[in-house]
Amino acid sequence: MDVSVKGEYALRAVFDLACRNATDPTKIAKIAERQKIPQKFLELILSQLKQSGFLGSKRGADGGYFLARPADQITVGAVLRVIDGPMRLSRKPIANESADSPFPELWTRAERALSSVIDRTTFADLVERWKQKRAKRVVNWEI
Amino acid sequence: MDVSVKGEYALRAVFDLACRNATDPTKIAKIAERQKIPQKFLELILSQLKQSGFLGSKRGADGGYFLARPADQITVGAVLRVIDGPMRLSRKPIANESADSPFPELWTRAERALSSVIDRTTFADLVERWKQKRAKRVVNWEI
DNA sequence: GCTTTCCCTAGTAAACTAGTGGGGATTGCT
DNA sequence: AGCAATCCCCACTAGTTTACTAGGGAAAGC
Repeated sequence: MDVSVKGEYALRAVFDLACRNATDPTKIAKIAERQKIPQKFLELILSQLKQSGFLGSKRGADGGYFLARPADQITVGAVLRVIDGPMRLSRKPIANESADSPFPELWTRAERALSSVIDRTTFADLVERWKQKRAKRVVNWEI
Repeated sequence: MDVSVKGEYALRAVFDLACRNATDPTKIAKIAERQKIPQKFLELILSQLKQSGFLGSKRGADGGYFLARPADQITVGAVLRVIDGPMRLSRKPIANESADSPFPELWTRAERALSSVIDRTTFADLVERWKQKRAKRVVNWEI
């Protein structure tokens, strides 16, 4: 019940692109190197993120990947869902199974709680928080 | 990232025992039949729940399983954790991997949100809510 | 002593995870 | 036009996990 390695790679990759908000594309190899992700595996993931509309790409020399929309319009939850599948606590009910149990309601409450964090956090938020954290550390050094 | 079938079986089994708050033990076969769980698989699960201190058992004819402590002292989260393993969003960090990333903080926030639902819901709560729901339905019928 | 129950170990088919490999299609540069 | 760099696509696989099943052994009660 934790996020898969693949899911974490996807998040790190999008975060990497969100950090340098450059308009020119970043190469797979560069992302793989910086984030320490097996390159061939990353190819697969980035392709999937493109199919899902999060990323755009350009090929040929000087090609690469880039965010398809601004970082404040991509949430952690959305990325995680396309890579790891819908993350629900309940499992999909088997056909004609009378769900006369107290659990469905509990699951929706739990999912809402989870969603309130991961679907409200965008990559713009992550970048900003990360920068503030770094700034704070520098201040501490200066004292 | 959803709860396993095994986990759901475990919850249903404990709920079954919590419903009839009898002091005398309930047989595996009965629980399996009522909850539609493969009996041999359920045996495994109940044994695990006993090792973890949630259930007690008695053997021989007229044996069976029962709650080891009152239903308001068993939470959904606790049961789920011993069956499905710790449910965290973060994966255990690999050795000497500098975690200079914005994700750990996000994960702790998400886990706290999830925990606030599943670790605060006891089986006594579930039974009570379920009974109220049934009562409400009866009222609707009467109108 | 016999049956009824829980208890314990082991095995297993199917699915999933975390990759790897090999080649093709585009683009930009010279 | 030719060439190299890059993305694109399809298939394959070792290892692990999931959801069970099989077969017996041990204790409690009559």
